[in-house]
Amino acid sequence: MLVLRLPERPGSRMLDRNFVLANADAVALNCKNRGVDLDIARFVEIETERRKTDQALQDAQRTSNALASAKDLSVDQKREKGRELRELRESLKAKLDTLQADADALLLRVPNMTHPDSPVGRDDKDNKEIDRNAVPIPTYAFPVRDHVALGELHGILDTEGGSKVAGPGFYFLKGDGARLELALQNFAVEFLAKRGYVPHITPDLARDSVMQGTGFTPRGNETNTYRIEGEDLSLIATSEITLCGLYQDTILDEADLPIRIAGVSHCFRTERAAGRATRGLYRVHQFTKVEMVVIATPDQSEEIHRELLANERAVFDALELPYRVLDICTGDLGGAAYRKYDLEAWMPGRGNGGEFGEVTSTSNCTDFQARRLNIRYRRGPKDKPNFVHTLNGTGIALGRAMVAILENNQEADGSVRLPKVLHAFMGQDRLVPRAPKA
RNA sequence: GGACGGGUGGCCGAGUGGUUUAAGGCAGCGGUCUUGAAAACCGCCGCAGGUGCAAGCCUGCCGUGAGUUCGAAUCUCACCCCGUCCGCCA
Repeated sequence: MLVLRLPERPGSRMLDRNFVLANADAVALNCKNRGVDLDIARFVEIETERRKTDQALQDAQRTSNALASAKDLSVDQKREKGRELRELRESLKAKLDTLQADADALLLRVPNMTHPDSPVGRDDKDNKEIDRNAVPIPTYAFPVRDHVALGELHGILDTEGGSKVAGPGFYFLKGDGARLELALQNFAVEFLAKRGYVPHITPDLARDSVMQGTGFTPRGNETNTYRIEGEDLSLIATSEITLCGLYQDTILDEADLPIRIAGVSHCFRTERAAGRATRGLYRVHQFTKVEMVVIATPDQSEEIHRELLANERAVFDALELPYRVLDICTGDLGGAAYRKYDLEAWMPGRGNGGEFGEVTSTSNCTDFQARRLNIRYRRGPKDKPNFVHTLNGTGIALGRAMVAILENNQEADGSVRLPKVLHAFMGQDRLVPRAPKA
């Protein structure tokens, strides 16, 4: 999930406070492995005091309730004792609020627990390559063009035009470029629909409350989302926001799980690194993405996570693109993921002589997001609701997929072979550069 | 943008200051009856936190947040959301 690379608002997601209290040592170790500097002992201290205060407040409430409903006392008698009790309740409530806020401030920064097999490491350099597909990394007997050069040659990508009307980080896709994006989108939606993922075209904007609930905050100094001025709306960074928002505060039947969704939306991100990385389609402010979102039971989530990875691989296998699979290390997991795999496709135009570049990401967030979103499920009519597990994975991020297709399949004259699965959608098997102007 | 109306448990829906510890209905669960099923009847039937081995008990929750009061679903203020009609519009 690309989004977890963004700085997260502390508080967007959380662990259960009782779990942290009962497993303070394990939680502290997990924080250390994930590179999160947190004083768990301090949390335990505050939380313990918070509980005590909560108890005292409940006692006072009980006494007040008994007084108010007492039949053998006059209103005057009630009034005197009642005022006293109200003052006690108010002071306890104030104390409780403070403790609660302090405890939450710490709790909200505690990351999810980690799969025991995830590699322990500090940053993306410690991510572990666990596999590659059978497509060989191509070699070329001619000078390699990057996708920007190819796009220009074909007249299908116009970054200057995008810059003119919306600023750097925006672009036009034209002619076969526009058709290629639509073909890829169609292919991915069909592909996932056949595998049981119900296509959803979602709003591209969401209320601030949904942004908050799903952990993508529209406010604050580290915000990475665009807000609509004068409206309670922001542009979404991924359809995960609207899709999770759709299920927020619901109790599902176990029989309906897992829910498999293929979400299609535009994605908007304000992030933008400087330099070479900003070139072309690789990192942009707006792109289109087909996202897989699954809501599952705890029993199902590990298997579903493998399924999501398998789907991502199947998409890129079908596109005949070389890629490697990374098992993301503890320090690079972000806050919500229990385990995460990335696919990096080979991009011949990247760096010097080509580099792998991230094209998909799939996370098992276990119950971490569900707790915040308040998405639960019930086994039987008499059972208590439990938090679901949420998972997500990139079906296809159109911009980056096009980078990989253009760069890997280029030929000496700048022609680009199209993967077989796109022939029917495109009505052609290759892109040929337009004739150079005289 | 204008004018009205409305937010109560999974759903529908009573309820305008103290036997409401939220009536009643539907759905659901258990039972009686029945060859079986339906119907009928009886019982159970919200969420969260705390406490207890457990049965249970306690606290909070009637869109959200403040306020008035000994006591608020009910009164006051602000905000949010939903619906209908009109205007505008692909």
